Amino acid sequence: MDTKNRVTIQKVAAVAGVSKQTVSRVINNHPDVADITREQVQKVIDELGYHPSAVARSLTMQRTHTIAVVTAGLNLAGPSKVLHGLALKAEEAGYALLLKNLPGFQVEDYASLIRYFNEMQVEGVAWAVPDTNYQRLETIEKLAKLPMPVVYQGSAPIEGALYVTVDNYDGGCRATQHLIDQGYRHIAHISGPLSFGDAEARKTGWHDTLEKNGLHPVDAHWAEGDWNSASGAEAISRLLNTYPGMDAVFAGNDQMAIGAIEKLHESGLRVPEDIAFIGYDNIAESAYNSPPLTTMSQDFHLMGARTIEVLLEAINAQHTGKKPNTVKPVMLATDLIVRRSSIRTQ
Amino acid sequence: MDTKNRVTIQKVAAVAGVSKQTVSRVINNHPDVADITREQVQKVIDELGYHPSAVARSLTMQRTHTIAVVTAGLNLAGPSKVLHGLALKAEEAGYALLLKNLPGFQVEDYASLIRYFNEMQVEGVAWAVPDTNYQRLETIEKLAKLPMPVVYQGSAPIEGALYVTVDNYDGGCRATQHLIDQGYRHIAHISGPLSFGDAEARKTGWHDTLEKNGLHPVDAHWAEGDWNSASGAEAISRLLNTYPGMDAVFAGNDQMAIGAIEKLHESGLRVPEDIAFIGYDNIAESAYNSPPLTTMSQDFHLMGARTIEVLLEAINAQHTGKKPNTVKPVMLATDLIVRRSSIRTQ
DNA sequence: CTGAAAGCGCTAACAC
DNA sequence: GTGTTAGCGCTTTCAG
Repeated sequence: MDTKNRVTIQKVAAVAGVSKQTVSRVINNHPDVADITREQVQKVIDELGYHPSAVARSLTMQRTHTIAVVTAGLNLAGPSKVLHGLALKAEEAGYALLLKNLPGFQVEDYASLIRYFNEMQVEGVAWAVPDTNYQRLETIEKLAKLPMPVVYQGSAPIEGALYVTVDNYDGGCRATQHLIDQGYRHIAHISGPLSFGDAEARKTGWHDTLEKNGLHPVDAHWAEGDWNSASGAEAISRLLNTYPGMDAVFAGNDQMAIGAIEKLHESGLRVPEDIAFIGYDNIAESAYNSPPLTTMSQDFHLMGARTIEVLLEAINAQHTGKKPNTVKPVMLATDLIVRRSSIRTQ
Repeated sequence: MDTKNRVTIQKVAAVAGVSKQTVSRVINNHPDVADITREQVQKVIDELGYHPSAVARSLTMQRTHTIAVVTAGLNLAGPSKVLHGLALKAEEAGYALLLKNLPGFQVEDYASLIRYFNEMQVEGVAWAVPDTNYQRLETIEKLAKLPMPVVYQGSAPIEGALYVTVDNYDGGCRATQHLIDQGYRHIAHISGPLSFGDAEARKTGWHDTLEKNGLHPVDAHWAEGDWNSASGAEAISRLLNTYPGMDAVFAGNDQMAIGAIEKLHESGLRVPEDIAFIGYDNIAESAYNSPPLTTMSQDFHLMGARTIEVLLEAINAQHTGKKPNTVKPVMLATDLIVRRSSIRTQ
């Protein structure tokens, strides 16, 4: 109701008949307060419903205990799960999270972001924007001048920056190898938008693994999607024309795999009997697809949590004056989850 | 790098040879500054890389331009889409978003939340926690003493509170009616956890609509799931025993529908030929299920955006001293999306 | 153990 | 047009 009449430390002091320092000592649990005084002050605090102002405190201490997290595409499964992990970990560490969700994946205005971080005096930045159009390097360059540490989540490892990422190239290799191990020899790929670093790395993994096994992929063997199921359906239609001999498909994510499989069913083709499938991400629905979808699993939640951990290390290093190079970046692995869609039936 | 040596308004003033008041006027675009002075000051600001401190400004102005958003289950599609809408709208309005993601759906500690809102001096609270165990009323009661407005997103309309919600009862009714209109007469229901207000309302819609049409649902005709695909599969297995005559199923969300359908396929049953299906939510995958899933669509993004709009109205009303009862709650509708899974095939 | 003074970085209100 | 004074709510010296 009454925003105007905020109860201040001064008011509490006056009512309790002590100085505001004493009140300050009570709310900060300082030892040097007589038990009786502490009790009395606490009573007044409760009665008046006093809450110390984080704003005033931040001004005095020059510490906000706040982290900015920059995201994009929260409507997608991956980014929102990462945020979930980020938020829980930040909470646990007693840091407040300032959320900045970009309207698109492309960063339009670095200047305004930089202004924002500086004005809000956040103590660190968690950059959880999927890397598109190789803008990651540009981002790092632009954000290098920030006075607070930045941790980059996702995409490729980056020289000289702090990151928490997952090995997409390795994931692409192992997904492809799995199909080869099952005996497939005509393996197509439906990639995500190649403007995404993730999509590009997975595709390169597919390409290199085929080459390594003496199978020679050509352009007719892959098609580009946009991560959504609809684009998977379109991509498989194109591949049926350009690569009629294919016996297996590695899709850049589960959604596209699911869309493609449904399309094949409509065309009277069976999975995995006619064409086998492996997806990527292990979304909840993939286990209940028809047929259940083999996929590469990555732990988004953990990625978020680790990102905060690394950021906190960097923040602490900065505030204690330690050399920041003790903080190490993190590279997580993916898990192969084998389900029916990739099993060789013969 | 140098957190210690923040450039302050005083430093800018000194370098530019003016008073800090003049600098303040420049950064706030006050008219009463000579053009030459303005230019000079601006030049110093750019050179020194000065950024005004939002913290100091908040303390002086007693305005933080910050909104707290409380969420739970960001790993799920619904809540994260709502957050996406919330974040974009808040950004647009120039408000910072402080994210508080609860570790579970059950609110354990109101006191700490209340303390948080008060200490951070947020100007409003967007409560985007799915309503479980009818705790919504308790929440409203607990948060009633907050000095800032609160808008409740989701679940049922609430007397005397500001909310932005969607009519789940109506959605449940229309989903069921659609199956009846298609000619089905033995309609089962797989509900979400009944501790969720949403799940309960949809189930009641199913129940009442059957009654209205002279069909009499009994306990053997429904099963409870937990929103996940796995629970949908389990639920349909139970229903096959308790309600062998069923010819259609209304599932409380798409995930459970997808899980149940896959289970039926494994059992050699066909959808919709043997058992028809309608889901709820219209998740992206539902259009690419086998068969494509009929569902009730709700616009999570819009819900988030509207929540911020209502909250901003309330905040403005409070700060301009207007009577807050000019702010009206919002009730959104759902859309029926008809796909193959519910089409009567004779 | 407790209090008084100074200051964090900024803006509002008034002088000049 | 521009500068001065006071104060937002808190913590950090330093006295006592």
